[in-house]
Amino acid sequence: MLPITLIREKAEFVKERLAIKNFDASEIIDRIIEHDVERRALQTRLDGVLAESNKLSKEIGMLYKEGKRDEAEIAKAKTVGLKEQSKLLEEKMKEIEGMLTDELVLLPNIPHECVPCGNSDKDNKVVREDGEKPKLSDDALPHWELLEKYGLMSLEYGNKLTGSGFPVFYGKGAKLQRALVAFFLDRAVEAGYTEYIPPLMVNKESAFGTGQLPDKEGQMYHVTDDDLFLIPTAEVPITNIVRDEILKEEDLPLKMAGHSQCFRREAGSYGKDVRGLNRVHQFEKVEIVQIVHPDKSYEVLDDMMEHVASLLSALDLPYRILRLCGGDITFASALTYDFEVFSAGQNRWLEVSSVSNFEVFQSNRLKTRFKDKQTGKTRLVHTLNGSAMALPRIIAALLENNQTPEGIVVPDVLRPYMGCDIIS
RNA sequence: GGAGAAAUGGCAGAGCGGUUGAAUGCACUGGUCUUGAAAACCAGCAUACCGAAAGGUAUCGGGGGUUCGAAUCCCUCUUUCUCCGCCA
Repeated sequence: MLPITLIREKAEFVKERLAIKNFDASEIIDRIIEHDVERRALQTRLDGVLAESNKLSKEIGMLYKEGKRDEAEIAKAKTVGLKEQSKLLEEKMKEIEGMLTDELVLLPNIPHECVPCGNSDKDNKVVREDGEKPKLSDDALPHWELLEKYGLMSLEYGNKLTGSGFPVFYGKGAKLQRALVAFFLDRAVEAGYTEYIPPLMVNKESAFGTGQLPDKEGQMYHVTDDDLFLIPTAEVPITNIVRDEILKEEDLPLKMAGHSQCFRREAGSYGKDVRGLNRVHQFEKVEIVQIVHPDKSYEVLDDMMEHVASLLSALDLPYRILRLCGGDITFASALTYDFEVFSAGQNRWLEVSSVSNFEVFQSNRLKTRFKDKQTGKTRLVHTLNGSAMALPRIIAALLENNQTPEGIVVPDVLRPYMGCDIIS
């Protein structure tokens, strides 16, 4: 949610920037400004009425103390009209405030100035490509066949237990999953992140805070009896830890990491693109989150990118980094870099991480501020997060790229966690 | 699940119908003193909104109500603690 002050002061600028996201905001912004003006006028009137009635009440108190009952009764009579007025104004106020938030919530975050124009993933800009693509023999297999061949995972079990898109890992497959999670978490902790184990369900307020509600309700599993949502990413509970908090400037940056199961409904496409582990309803991910001083957030974004890049290098996976264009960047993000690994068995790039700076878009919803030491005022923090990393596609790429006639070669860094060099 | 108690500023903790946005202590910030520090003393120290400012309004777990007036009374929800039951 963009701060109302920004829209009030720089309406045209906001409209122009949102056009990069192919979002025509002119009508909404005009309405917001109208309602904002109306709201402020209303508040001035309301405050005046309340001030008068407060004054009267005090006078009545004094009169009673002095024993002037008759005068007190007269004053009491005067408050009746004021009360009616304030009730009316308060109702109007609530109504207009409701409309304002409903409108504000419709606006996406304004993209950073380096975000390229574009409509689809074709317009994303490759900013780095690193690592060597393996040369596989002609009989190389895609990961879904490798998973079956080596007895690592079953979609059929998941299908029986739950439904499609719920993979069941077992044996070395389960171990590989555990190894990757441990490896990613250890790296995050080494990089200064504090490890969290968050709840896997969140309430409405949390889902709203990070921007899943109201617009992306359909992508989350909803536990209706308790009105809770299964998290689509650990970003949601972890970032919400600082909801409604005023942090000390010296406490920034807050670096938090967490592993969780992630649940995504993602109704939609079928076929080759979603085969095997390419897209599933439940998967594991390690997420890194930072809550930072607004002047530092782009530095931190780079820092987080390098962290993710170092993980991929350590796993020896060829990857590329894309700066997402206006049409592909998410609603809440100001700047997003996607990481894709090359999956040789499918001969395609798979998205494994997404690192974003949300600037004040989330913190304005979350009401997460810090006290500026210089000015003594409260300011909104910037929030950032990134996957470090999502497991299924990493596993897909690892299996495909490291396949040999003898089995799947385990990357060096995972061997201590796996307790073996090869999956055969 | 049953019974009881509680929820106040960064923390501790008063207030239990009238000038209380809230005593007091601690913490914190600035100053005086000091060679420096400590101690002592003085001052400041919640958030949001409206307003050019002066100032005003709202907020004492959330929501609703009684009243001219609510931190204080009533209803309701939530959370925490104690006791009992059940259970990984």
